[in-house]
Amino acid sequence: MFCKVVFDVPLDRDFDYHIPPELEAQVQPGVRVTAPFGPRLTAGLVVQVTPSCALQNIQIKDIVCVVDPRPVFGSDLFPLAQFIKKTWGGAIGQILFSLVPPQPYFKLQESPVPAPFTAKKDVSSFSSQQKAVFNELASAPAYEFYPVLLSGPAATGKTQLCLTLAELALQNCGQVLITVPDIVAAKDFIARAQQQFGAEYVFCWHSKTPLAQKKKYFSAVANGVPCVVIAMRSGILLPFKNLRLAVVLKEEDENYKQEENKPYYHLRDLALLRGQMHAAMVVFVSQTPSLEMFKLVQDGRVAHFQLTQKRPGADYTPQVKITAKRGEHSKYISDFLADQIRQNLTRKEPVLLILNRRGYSNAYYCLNCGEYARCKKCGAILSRENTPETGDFLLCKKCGAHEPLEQKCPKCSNLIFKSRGGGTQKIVTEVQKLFPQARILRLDSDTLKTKSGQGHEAPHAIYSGQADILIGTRLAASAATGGKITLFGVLDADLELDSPDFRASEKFGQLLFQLRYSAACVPGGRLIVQASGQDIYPFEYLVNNNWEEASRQELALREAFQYPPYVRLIRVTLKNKEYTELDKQTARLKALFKGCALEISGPVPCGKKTDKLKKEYLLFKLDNEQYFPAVAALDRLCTQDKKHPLKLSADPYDFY
DNA sequence: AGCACGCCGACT
DNA sequence: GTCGGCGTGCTC
Repeated sequence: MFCKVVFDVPLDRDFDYHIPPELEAQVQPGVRVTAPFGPRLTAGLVVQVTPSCALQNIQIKDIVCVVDPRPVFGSDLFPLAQFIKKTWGGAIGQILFSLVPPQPYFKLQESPVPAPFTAKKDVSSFSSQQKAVFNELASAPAYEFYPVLLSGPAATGKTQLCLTLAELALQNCGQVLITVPDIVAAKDFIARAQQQFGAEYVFCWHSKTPLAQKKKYFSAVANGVPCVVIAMRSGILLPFKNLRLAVVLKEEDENYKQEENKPYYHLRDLALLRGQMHAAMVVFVSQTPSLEMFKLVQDGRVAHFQLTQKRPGADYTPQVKITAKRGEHSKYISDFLADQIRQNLTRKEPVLLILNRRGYSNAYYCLNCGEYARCKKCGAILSRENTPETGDFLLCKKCGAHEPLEQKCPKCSNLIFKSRGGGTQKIVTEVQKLFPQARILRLDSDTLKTKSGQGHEAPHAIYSGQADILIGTRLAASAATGGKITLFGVLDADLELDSPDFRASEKFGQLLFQLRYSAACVPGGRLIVQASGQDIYPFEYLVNNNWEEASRQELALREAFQYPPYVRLIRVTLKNKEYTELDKQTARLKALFKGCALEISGPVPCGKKTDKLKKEYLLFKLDNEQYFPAVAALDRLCTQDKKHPLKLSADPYDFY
């Protein structure tokens, strides 16, 4: 007997081996084996057993030993891997090894079966609306794929509803997966889950889970032990045997797209796929659902339930106000906002100020009137770049156009432009000047990074009254919800709308609505949004508190300008030492795929200018029919054309 | 990805 | 003379 084996290498193919007669009984698809691969012994995964082998001229080697007595993953292993491959690309071996333990010494263990779980099913604190939705979902037929969007503002009991659904699934000896977008959300949620279910049923799965724990949890999940897995996005790759319920908290969070390490995938698509394969219920939870999710609801592929009735004591109507960006005494704080901050300081109520800067720290703007230098082709804000060869120039990160640094302001013809360094530190200094007596705390990715070890001090400080004003980037918004903050200020609401990221205005809207919802949970809550271009974002929806309407308008724009979810995108990044060579490569690739895409834009230079290898990317815009063949063809180029390495990013979420 | 093989430069 | 740099090529 022979078998086909894949390895954890970026080679998109399998290799044939001979099975020694004494191992024949143990070898089957899905088990790991040890086999000689090149000059060494390596862990491989059997994908197929065949009675004969067609290979000639090659000496076929023997399998050395079989690692697993039975497959480590269920029967959905290969369909799941195939789906990942066809949707986001990647070598099949690497994809499969992201689903099974890569180390051969990581073996399945026996798992103790916990005592049957008895649900408390305590719905006494539920609102009437919550009860109605709960009853509807709880009475859905078991063993039927049922994808659901559960939306509604903060304090409407979405999470509690899901936890009670999880109790039911657990009581029926089912497995539950609850995903959270990041480590902060995980920490908050784990205690809550343990309290709800008892620690013995709760498995926490994330990158920092110790290996011994991982072995235990992985085995238990594969053995079908009833449990509630609290996980970050990778939890969707666990070998569930009897998944009854998957809950995706904060569905719209961009952390759910894996882009750094292979394999690339998006949790949303995989949750739907696994729900389908397990005939399970999948609940996406969000205050501000993504447009992708809205489209699924519109197309009738996901049922939609809304919660609007708020917990008593958290049902206020916040004041929402749009103001100018600068005031009489400050370049960054409007008079109205300054006045509101002053009020909060005297009342000893904390303030959160959000600086909505992202990527455009090097935008170029007119010193006279504040107008930004824009691309003549597509209107996006240009960013100031520098290379040793060309010196300073302006680059459009959206379409890749170059412009000279000498720009005349289109509005006032002033010649003096200045690049804007956007940093929270600058705002901190400014605010400190305005309010010398205030205790100010900075919270951005820099300060978060250093504090990530022992958790987040800043929100804690503000709850315990150690700080009056918290200043941060959008990260601070999620880190500081649920506190006693009564004043929320967004300092520069129009900047981000010109980002090369077509999702920027959606994300920005989500930020604004989430702040609004937080403001609605406290008496006297206010949200003040500073913007210079008040007509750019549909602020009226924010004022009228209608995320659905804002989404509908944004969806219409996506459709009109041909962006996801109406078309699909693939970004292909190429590398070379020389830009001249690089341009030749991109041109060749463009020509090769001409007619296979709706549009191919670029090349756009990217990466750090100090890097030895220069990088450029092309952006493919494709319809649904073009998408899968394009992924397959580009994927093939990735593994075959070693001379010209390229990186494929299908359905990208990060734009630089 | 690993790992070997191989072909040039600057050291004990 | 050899140690070691990393380009190239292969893995059943």
